[in-house]
Amino acid sequence: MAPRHHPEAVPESHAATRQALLTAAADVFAEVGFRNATIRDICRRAKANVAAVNYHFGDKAALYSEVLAEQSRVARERFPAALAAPELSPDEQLRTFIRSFLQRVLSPELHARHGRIMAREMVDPTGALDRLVREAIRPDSERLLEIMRTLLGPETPPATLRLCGMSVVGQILFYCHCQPVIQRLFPEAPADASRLDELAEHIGRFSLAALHHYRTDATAKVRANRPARRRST
Amino acid sequence: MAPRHHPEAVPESHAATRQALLTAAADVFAEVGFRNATIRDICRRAKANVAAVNYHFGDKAALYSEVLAEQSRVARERFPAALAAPELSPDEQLRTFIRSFLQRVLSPELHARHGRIMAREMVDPTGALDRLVREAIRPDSERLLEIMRTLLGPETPPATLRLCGMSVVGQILFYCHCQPVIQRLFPEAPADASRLDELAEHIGRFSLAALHHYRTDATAKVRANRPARRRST
DNA sequence: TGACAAATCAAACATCTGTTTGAAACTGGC
DNA sequence: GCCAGTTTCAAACAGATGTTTGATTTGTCA
Repeated sequence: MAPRHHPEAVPESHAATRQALLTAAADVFAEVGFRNATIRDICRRAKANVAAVNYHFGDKAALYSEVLAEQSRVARERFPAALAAPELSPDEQLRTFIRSFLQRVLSPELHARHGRIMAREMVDPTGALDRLVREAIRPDSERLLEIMRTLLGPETPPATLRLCGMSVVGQILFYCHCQPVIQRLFPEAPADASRLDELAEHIGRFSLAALHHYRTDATAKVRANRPARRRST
Repeated sequence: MAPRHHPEAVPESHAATRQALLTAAADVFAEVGFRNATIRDICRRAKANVAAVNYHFGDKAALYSEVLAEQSRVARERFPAALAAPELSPDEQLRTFIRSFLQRVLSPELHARHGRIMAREMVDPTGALDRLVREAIRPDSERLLEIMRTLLGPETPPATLRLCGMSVVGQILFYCHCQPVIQRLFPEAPADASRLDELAEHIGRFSLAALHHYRTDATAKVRANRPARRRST
């Protein structure tokens, strides 16, 4: 059943077909999603037998889970989300975050696999979403909220930070989630994936303008309403 | 095969089960998507025989197509996208557009069916997307671009109008496409569908602040480049 | 009522799916 | 060269799915 290696006799055809399965599966899952991907298709592309997936990974879900984890890891390694960079201005930190995020989900260098798989996972979650949120999405979320706090001021209510963060992320993910519609609406426009810098520039400008407004608004309101204020929800 | 009625003898059980199938199918398609919906499940909920779908609609795809068209029609009837309303200020027109759009895709009154089905259709298009774009999405897109033009000025390049429009729509659809992640990230926050007004208010404020910035930016740039120039509202 | 077409139904069909199985091929160490 | 353990393979299995079929019921009109 499950392969058990001798401590010192590990044939490498094992690792080879295992890797072939992983990359073939990443392509297939990105193209058609977990439920509509067939093990037969994956194995055909990996030039492996139908039984290979079950032999190497146990079952289809486990294979998917590994693919998801690897894609996420690769995307984050290739485009790190600008971990706390105190030397940058808050504005520049947000711009960096936006650029990295866009690249992760749209970069043709990764065949946009990560973004496509994530989009499917959000619209139609499998059991793998919980782990993904825990290990990958939440850290990014915390990072973004932190940037928001430096931009909007430490007194900003968490609900406002969340709303603004979602406004930023929503703009980014739109290009990932709605590509079929965008292509049909504006067929004459160049593909979004080839204009990542342009998109990042726009989203950064748009968001920072809005946030600067929010800041003045919020501080004005706080000053007017209450002497001191801390946390709600 | 296809039912052919006598010109004047239309049994109404026909229309009844047809309607039952349509509403049951809308629920199922919204819950699990086209490909993962089973005819047996739909028929069970509609208290009809397995063969009913093929008898009344031809096949599963045709049923789906009709469901999609009806959901779209209902959502648009119930929450019209504020057709050109010259008595409103441009700002107010945008706010109205945002509110309608949010209600269409998230309103619990419609069980959020429309939004869920649309989200699936975008991430994993079936043959029905082309018609949907042609008949439903493109008109809304034109309407939004028009609002953008009045907000940013008639000289604004189309690419800028598009980018800003997508920034607005992206913010809205985020709550529709990423709900599973939002719930996991902020389980303590109330469900988005119960805060439609709050969301609309935020997105409107955020977007208008950004757009006002874009406008001054653009006019400043144009003023610098060109000799004569008028109006910017 | 009786006949006729529309509508429903249970059952079967053909196909595709993930998974299992038991044998064959391969590998490295003796 | 042989053997134990690992890996591959073709074939089969069990279940689900969309669709078809042929009989049966239902409703309507003459």
